[in-house]
Amino acid sequence: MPPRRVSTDFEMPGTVYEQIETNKSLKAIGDEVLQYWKEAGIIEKSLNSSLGNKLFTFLEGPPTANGRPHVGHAMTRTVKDSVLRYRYMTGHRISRRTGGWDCHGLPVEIEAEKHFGFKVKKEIEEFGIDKFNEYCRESIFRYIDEWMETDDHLGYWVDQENAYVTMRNEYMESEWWALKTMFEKKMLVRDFKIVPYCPRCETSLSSHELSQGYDDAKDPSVYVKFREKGYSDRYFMAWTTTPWTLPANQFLAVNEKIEYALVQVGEEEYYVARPVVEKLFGKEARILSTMPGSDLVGKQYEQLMDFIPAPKGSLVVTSGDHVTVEDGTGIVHTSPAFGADDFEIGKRFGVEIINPINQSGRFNDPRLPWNGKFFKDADTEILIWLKTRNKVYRSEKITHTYPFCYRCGTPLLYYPLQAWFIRVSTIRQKLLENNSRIDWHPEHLKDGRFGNFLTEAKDWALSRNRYWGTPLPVWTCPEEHMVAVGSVEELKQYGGSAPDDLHRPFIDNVRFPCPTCGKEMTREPYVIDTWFDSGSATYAAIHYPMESGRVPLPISFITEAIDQTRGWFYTLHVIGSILFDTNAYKDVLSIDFILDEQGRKMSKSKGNSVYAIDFVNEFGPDPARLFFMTGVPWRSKAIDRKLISEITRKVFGTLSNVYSFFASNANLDSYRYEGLMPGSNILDRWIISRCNSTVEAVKVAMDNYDMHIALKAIEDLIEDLSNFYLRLSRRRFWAETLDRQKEEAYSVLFYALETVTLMLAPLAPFYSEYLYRKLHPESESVHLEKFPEAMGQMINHDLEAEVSRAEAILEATRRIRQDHGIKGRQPVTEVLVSSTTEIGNELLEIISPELNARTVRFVDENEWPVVRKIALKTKEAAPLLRKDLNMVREALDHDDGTLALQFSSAGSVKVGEHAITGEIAEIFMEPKAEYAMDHESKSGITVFVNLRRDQALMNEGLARELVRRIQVMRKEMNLQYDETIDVTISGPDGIRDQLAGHAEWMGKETLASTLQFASGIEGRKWDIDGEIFIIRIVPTETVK
RNA sequence: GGGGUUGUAGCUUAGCAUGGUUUGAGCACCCGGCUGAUAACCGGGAGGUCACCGGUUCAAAUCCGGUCAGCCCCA
Repeated sequence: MPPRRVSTDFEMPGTVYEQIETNKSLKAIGDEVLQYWKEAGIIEKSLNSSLGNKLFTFLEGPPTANGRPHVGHAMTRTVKDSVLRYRYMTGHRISRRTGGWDCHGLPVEIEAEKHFGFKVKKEIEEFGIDKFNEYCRESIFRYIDEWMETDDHLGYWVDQENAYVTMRNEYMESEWWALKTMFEKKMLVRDFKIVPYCPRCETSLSSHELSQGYDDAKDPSVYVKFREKGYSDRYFMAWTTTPWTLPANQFLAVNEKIEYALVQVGEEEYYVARPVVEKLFGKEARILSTMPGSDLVGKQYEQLMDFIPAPKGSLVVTSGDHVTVEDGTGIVHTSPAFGADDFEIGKRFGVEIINPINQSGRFNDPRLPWNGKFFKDADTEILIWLKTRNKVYRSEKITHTYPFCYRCGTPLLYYPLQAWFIRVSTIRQKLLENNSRIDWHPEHLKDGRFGNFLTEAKDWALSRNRYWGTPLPVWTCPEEHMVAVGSVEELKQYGGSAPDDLHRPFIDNVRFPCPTCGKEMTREPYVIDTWFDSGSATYAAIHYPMESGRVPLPISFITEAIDQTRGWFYTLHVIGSILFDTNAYKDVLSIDFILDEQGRKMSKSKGNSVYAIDFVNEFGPDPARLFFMTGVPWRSKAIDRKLISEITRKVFGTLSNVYSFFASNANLDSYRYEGLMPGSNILDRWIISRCNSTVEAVKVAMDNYDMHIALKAIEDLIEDLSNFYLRLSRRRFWAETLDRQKEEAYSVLFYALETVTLMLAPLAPFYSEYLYRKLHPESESVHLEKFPEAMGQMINHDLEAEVSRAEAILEATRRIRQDHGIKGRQPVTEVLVSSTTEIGNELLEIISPELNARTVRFVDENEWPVVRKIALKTKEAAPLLRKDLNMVREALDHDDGTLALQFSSAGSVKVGEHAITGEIAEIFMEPKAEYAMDHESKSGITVFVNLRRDQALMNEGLARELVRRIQVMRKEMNLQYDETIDVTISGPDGIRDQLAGHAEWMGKETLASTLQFASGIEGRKWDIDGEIFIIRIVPTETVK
């Protein structure tokens, strides 16, 4: 390619388009752009403006800032940011583009307990709830600086100054309104229930908290013998994995519909379900009789462990539908204090309930030998006690899933507590109805995981016996009258005084006379589940109804990680359905986790967590972001360094180079973009079409939150722009003067770059800003610009297909060259192209330098340079022709086409006495001696290359080889584009003659003022196809 | 035990809704080529029982049933 000659004498090149360092790191670009944004106040401008008036509502799922942001947070924040940027650029006014912070809850309290070294709640109360909560309030934002820094460096543009904060009075006051509303709808009720309970945290857990804590546990599996009253050797055989509940046994449960058997084993007799006899006893047992479960109901038995006398009415066999034969014996040991079904039985019998375990999970009855022990730790001793008294038939260890506290890891127990509930189970139908209006991404969550959960929605255990949380705004009097308070104002009206801080312990001191009976009312001593806080963000973030008249529902879009399906997505949905009778959000995208490089889940215990800030700083913000956008977001993906650097190279490296090419040439010509000038050039029309069809595709994908599809489409366009459009258009930019043709080319290249940059802006905001402001120095920011609109009239699908065919021709030709050892630089005489669909001559001319042939032309199939021959299908032909096979084959091989023609038209041909038919033979085409053929099946293109090369062609090839070597040397010497050189070449005999006709062209290509041939010179040695050449170049001495 | 989801080359994956040439790419590897914008690019090679079994069909990676394995959720 010829260097440009630039006349610097009378015209200084313009430098409208700043030249860039193409190897600048993306991290450095990120830092530079971030600094610019801050200095120029771009972020505020974007947050406080809009390009149109279409409303788009958004809500941030609030993280807790007492932990460091990891790479998964970076991904969700990137997705949120890209969506919001895109919506901004497409003319949406974004409502509540703010952050949010979740402040309350057990995790915070646990941190505080650790800090102070507290083990039980009493210590907190002795220390002082006010001081304890003060510590929580301060610790909540421990890592806020790192969150902010991460957001900055990741380019997450949300307004953090106006973020909602769940611990503010205003936020909690809105929740009070909600709770009062629910109370009045009888949706918020107090009840006595068996709840999953963490004895370490001394609080109950809600179903969604519970669901996060299941894990494998190794527990005893014990078959226990309960002696039937009045018999010495007859027992009910019950099974349990919780021996610690046995001192509290009060009933045995059977299922009336199951068949039971009385079996004899050795000297003893046992009742068990008939289906488990073999499993349990093998062949040891003799069945004495069988009976339905209903026959066992009402039988009495002796207390297993008589430390605590069984209350009146206990120790009978009863029935329960929950009893199965899947595990155990079909007879279920029942202690009403420690199980929901058990509790129901106790309630049915109206008996006093034995509960020897206190709220710290320890045995708390001096009559028990293991008094003071933690419940789980007593298992072994209880077992020993039972075994020494012959009360155990068999005992083993099993591994099964057991619930643990999702925060502190303590095994949970089911425990009777008074608690406040939201009666979610009563509105399942409404929840499902509202779910039907939500668009889930991926879709299967809608009726799958989420829908199933709604179908079985449980009552929400809302109250917590804790300190750092939104206080439950219900007051009660000794007469059990209740008042739910819906605001601070209301509290005052009741006669209470509102404290400056609504948290405990201050709110606990607020008392007022009961409006019904006049006795003093005190607050129910609970705080509420912190999931209620975050689930209230739709209205509480705007201090509804105190300050805002209306809650804009549904929210247009939310996204979080997959674990929020049963967390935040669920609580938003439930609260939205109860309070506003609608779905809280319209579109929801659930994102799967990022795994470590080995594909393992990240966890604190494994120590393989990757923190967001480290990740972003290592790769630079835009490569990190595009990595998140690669592949479907709802499938987990492992961190992949190679993939990230590939993205960096392909997207940003390529774009930088295209820009660099544009800028250096445009400046030489003092070109300045003044709008697209669409001309007739076919490649121009093609790339414009590609730009516009890509805009169309990208918008569809972005509107549907398919960022990964949008990114892929943009990547393909960049590829086309660089490796097809620019590669084939380069020479147009090297014309000596700036004519109309060249201006068109510039405008098209600029337009393509601009379009790509705008489309990339929501996804890779730093680099696109960097590049856009190089293209448009007058623009403040790409992020204040409009997203490109597709111009339908510019899209030409036929043309795009035609160019694909042209590419296929190139590929086929290159294949043939390779197969026959002909380099691309070596010209050939002739390339013939046959295509079922037309390819314009214009396009053919454009690719012809790459084809590198004297002539290129289209041919019809009947002009193909082939010999048609008949080939035997050996497998079929051999049995018929037998010993004549070789004779026939030889005859067919020597066919001059006559036989083949006859075969094609008549369907068979006679060779000797054999009829050769389609059964045993077929036509095949063999290129004529000089030609090679390649067929590209997808596009239906066939290419022939004439392989014959005469001396003239060889000479031309040699000239090109030498030019190429000289260009390499120029580059290595870092010569200016317009610097002339003197060239001396030494080579084999006759070289001067061989190159005689090419010297002028060589000189022009390499900007050589002289080209000489000599032998024995000093210079760079080259081996071209086995021949040794020595080339020396020196810059021409300029004459002053 | 129940529900969801995934299984395609060494790795990452497209195609699957609506069945139709020989399952298509990228990375890595090897060989070759092109290149005065390129950190690129192009051609070729090697690498696939489309997890397995069965069914529907003229035809199945695709539809149906079952099995196995991974992951997630629930009990």
